[in-house]
Amino acid sequence: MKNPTDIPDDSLAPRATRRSLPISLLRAREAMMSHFRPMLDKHGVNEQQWRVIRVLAESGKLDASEVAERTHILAPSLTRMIRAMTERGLISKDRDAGDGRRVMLEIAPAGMELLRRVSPDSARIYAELEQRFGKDRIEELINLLDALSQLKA
Amino acid sequence: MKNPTDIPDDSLAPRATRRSLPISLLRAREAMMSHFRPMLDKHGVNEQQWRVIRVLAESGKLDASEVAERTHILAPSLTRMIRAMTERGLISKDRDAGDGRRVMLEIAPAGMELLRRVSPDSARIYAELEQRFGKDRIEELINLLDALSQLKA
DNA sequence: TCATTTTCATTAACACGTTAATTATAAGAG
DNA sequence: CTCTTATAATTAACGTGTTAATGAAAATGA
Repeated sequence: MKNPTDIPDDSLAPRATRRSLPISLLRAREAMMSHFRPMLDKHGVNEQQWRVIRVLAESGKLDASEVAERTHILAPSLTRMIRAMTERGLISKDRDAGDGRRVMLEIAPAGMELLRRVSPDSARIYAELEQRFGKDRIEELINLLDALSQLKA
Repeated sequence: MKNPTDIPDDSLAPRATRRSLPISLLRAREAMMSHFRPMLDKHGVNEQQWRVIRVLAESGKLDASEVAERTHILAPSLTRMIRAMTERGLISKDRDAGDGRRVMLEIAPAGMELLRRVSPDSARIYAELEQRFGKDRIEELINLLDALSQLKA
């Protein structure tokens, strides 16, 4: 019979990194993006810019705070991205008439064109992942993730 | 009865951002870290440094590539972190005797001390999350995430 | 052995993440 | 109507993420 003292004292050892939720989330996100990133790169956008394009395509004109919230991009990052994306003609920016603090963003012609080019590739990759992983398991996973997100501090 | 033409043409609209797996993963990770980040900040480390400390505490001396892989930190980031962390005495660095290319990393006294200080707080936060979300659901979630990670490109 | 290729780490360059400070405008209190 | 407070966006500063290029050492192979 095994002597209990043979068990190493791991009172100072944090949870094994292999079974840690934050790390599993990080790893899963990396794995997901490894599918999409090369395609986005081919089209000359990064992940964050693609999120901005999608949100504006989905909801029309929005103020910067709303875009930041929906894309999960922090305001300082978004400010930098707005500069780059307006210069490329992907989005347009103008101040809100009613509230001078607000910056309104809208998808611009080059952004629409990008959307048309990227969407089919994106949909194809997502569909393949759905097919390989199972649509039901993805649904289940998203449900768990969204429930977890409710627990934010 | 609803006319089918009332349904807007969304052939160009990517999956709603609310039901996109990459975004759900991002949001869930943000939510998780919102619990840990203030605590880590209080102890003067960031999330990435804490991962390095944990991996070295868990596995002893490792070469930089191994640490990069286990912490999911890219080599260039790790190089920068090694400089900062050795200066703070959190880790030690020396070249491998057998292979002159390899850099061996090991937890140092200040790193052990940090581990002792942070671990209880970390464990407490994790336990609270387990209690609120359910240990079984966390297990289920980690299983799904790890299965998803297998599908990397 | 020597040239080639491969591997590990670093550097470089640029973008985003993060927090704090700042500016400009709006909203609210008196 | 002013003073104060709150909000939106920007700027600043620094660290990490990411890719490409470079340097150094080891492995390969003619």
